Parts: sequence; C-alpha cells; structure tokens
Amino acid sequence: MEDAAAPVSAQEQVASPRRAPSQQRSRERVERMLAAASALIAEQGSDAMRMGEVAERAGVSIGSLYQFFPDKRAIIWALAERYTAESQACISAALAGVSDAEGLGLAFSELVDIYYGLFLAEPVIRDIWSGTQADKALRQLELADSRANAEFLTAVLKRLRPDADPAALDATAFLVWQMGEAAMRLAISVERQEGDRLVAAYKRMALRELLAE
Amino acid sequence: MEDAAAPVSAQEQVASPRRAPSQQRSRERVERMLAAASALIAEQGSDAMRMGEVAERAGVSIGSLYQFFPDKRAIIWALAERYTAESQACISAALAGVSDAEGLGLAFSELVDIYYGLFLAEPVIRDIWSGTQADKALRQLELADSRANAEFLTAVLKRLRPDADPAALDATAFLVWQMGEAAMRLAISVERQEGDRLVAAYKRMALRELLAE
DNA sequence: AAAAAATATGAGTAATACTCACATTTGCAA
DNA sequence: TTGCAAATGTGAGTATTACTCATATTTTTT
Repeated sequence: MEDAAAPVSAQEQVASPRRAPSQQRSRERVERMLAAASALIAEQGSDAMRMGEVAERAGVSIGSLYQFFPDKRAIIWALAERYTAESQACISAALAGVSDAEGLGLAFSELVDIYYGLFLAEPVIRDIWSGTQADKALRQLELADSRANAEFLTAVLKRLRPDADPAALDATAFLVWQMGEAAMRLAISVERQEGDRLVAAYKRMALRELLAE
Repeated sequence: MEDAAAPVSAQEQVASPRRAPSQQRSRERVERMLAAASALIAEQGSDAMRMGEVAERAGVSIGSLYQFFPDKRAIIWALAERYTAESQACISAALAGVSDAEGLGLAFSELVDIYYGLFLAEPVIRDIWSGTQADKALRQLELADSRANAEFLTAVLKRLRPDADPAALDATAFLVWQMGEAAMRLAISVERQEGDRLVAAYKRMALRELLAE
C-alpha cells in the first residue's frame, strides 16, 4: 500500500522506514530539505554537512527532517538517486540506436564528454560519488547503477558481436563503464589540463577495447 | 630537529603534530596500538573502529593513543603508509629490468596477479583503500602513491617508445595504473568469479594499451 | 463536529572523538 | 647517588553531533 515513487523509496533498503510525505505541504518541505542539503554539500561537502544546518536552512525543525529521512545517508542517497535516474536516461538515449562499430565509436565518445561535463559542473555529483566508497550501502547503489548503465553497452556489443561469449561481453562492458567512472573521479581531482588528458586517454583505451575484434 | 623516519611522519602533513616516540618503551607501545588498530579494522572495518577499543586492546590509555596519533585518521594513515612502502618496492623490482615489449607484457601481467592477490588476502588493505575516497587527505596520499608507482611504468614506456610524446606516456601510465586499482576495488566487491573475470579483462585492456603502437 | 491520521516541534539522549591537568618514568649531567 | 628536565602515561571530563520521543498542531476522513 505504499507509494513506490515517493522520494524516500531508496532509504527503505537500508534504514528504518519513515513515512512518505502524502500531503502537499510536506512534499514541499521535503523538497526544501533536499535543496538545503544539496546546497550545503556543494558548499562544504557531505561530510561537513550537519543535519541541524540542513533543517535550519530548509526552515524546518530537526524533528521534521527525521520524519522523512531515517538518517543522514538517506538524504545523500535521495540526492544521488535523482542524478542516477537522470544520467541513466541520457545513456539509454545515446546508445539506443547504435547498430555498427562506427556508430558506437561516435556515441560512446560523445557520452564520455557529456559525463565528464556533468562531473565537472555539478559539485554535488562530485562529492557524492567521490565519497561513495565510505558508505557500503551507497557503494552497492552505485554498483547496481553502474551495472544498469553497462547493460546498455552490453546490448550494443551483443548486437555487434553476436558470436562472442556473452559473459565476456558483460565483463568488458561493466569494466569499461566502471573504469570510466574511475577515470572521471581521477580527472576531477587533478589539474584541469591533466584531467582532460586523462579522460582523452581513457576514451582511446575504452574505444580500442569496445571496437576490438 | 625531528626524526623524519618516525612512524608519525605522515600525520604531520595534516593534523597537529604529536611527539614521535623516542624511547624503546613507547616505540613498543606504538607498535601495539597499530597492531590493535589493524586487527580491529580487519574485524569490523575502519569506520566501526573505536578509538577507545584500540586503546583497550593495545593495553594503553586513550590518552597515550592520542599522544602519538593526533586523530583517528592518523592511525589509518600510518597503516596505509606501511603497505604503500611495501608494494612500491615490489613494483619497482618487477618493472626495473624490462627492456622490450614482451618483457613488459610478462612483468605487467605478473604484477597485476600479485596486486590482486594482495587485495584479496589483506582485509586491512581492502578496507583502507576502499574507504579512501571519503578522506580527502588520504586520497591525496593515494594519488601521490599512484603517481609514484605509475612512474615505474612510465620509465619503461619511455624506453620502449622514445619518440612518443612524454606527457601522453605519463597520462597513459598514470591512467592504466589508477584504473588497475579501480578494477581491483571493483573486483573484491563482487563475487569472486566475476572479480576474476574483471581483473582478466582489465589485464587484457591495459596490455593492449601499453603495447600499442 | 468529532475522530483519526499526518505532520511539526525542539529539548533531551547517546555515542564517541578528542583534551588536559596531573602522575609517573626515563635519560642524563653534576 | 642525586636532582632535574624531558618524555611518557592516565582517564575523567568536554564538545560535537546524529538521532529520539513525548507532545502539540494541522489536515483529512467519517
């Protein structure tokens, strides 16, 4: 009997459940809480984000915050889920129509650029995904997300190389994708120029692998 | 006037300095603290490691712990530094004599296997390097370490391809190395069989890049 | 209008990293 | 040996912060 699309859905996988907002008023307040958290993360990073500060900036009491988010991770998680959904749509669109090697090369190359741009531009993404490793549960979300994204790649590969071992194609796509995320994280934590070079090197490497054989 | 080789050297880069142990007695106690921390991390992970528990298990007071380690990160850091030094020696030895493409292929392949084995076997390494991202300062140490390791690769590449652009070779080596670490982290957080496949895929991908052209 | 459900509140609790004033031990020169 | 300074050891106490809960208010339902 629970609304699966509620903004708290992700939390239920980990922490004790909280009521999903059902009234207009509370839905708006939850939005304010997320906006406040997002701003604070952008300013100081998720580690330094204080729950009391989130509540204050959202103009709600600390109790209200915990009414909808069972713990601190849940807020970060909820934000992560939004970006996740967004980027997944983008990937799906970019790779859907690919039917030959040349098309894959173009689409993949463009996809990397878009992703890199996202990483560079959005401080919240940077912070969340670079702090991810510390939080086992969030890491699982990231892995699941990465797997889902990689599947778009796998689908293309299977179309291009129908005779190859499917498990090997899975591994290749998953690895290429994960290494892409690793490369981005690396790139944004060094000087811009070096970062660009690293992303370019990754792109070359990944394409060589994807288009091989 | 300070002993640079003291086990607290790493801390000085970040937190307020602490006295380095100069007497036999305190050196032994510091060892016990590190051993206790290592055991606790192996058992529960560094996040769940409590400073009070470290002190208790080492048989010292909480005050003594803080006499030599300015904060919790410093203990983890000190442990990380040890493994870092160890693995660096191993890499240097493996790559030092390489002078042709075939030799690079063999040495690199073996190196990956050794590293993967280390990751699999040593819970403290797993925990520290997978939690790394959360701690900005530790991440810097990891990057510096990675750069140093990559330089052994760069040296080999420059020998093999003297006419290539040095900056590009740097980027390639750095990226290949970082992606290797990312691949290992990924591999140990999934089922063993899939992990093995991922490492194999990485090896193939990296070798193709290293031996290209 | 009354009852029930949802939402709002913030003082209070609990957990834990870290401090500090003081006690003890060690190294060393007189 | 003795005296003294530096190094080391101690643990009760402080500070911070995530999180709870009894209670009050608002909205929805009957």
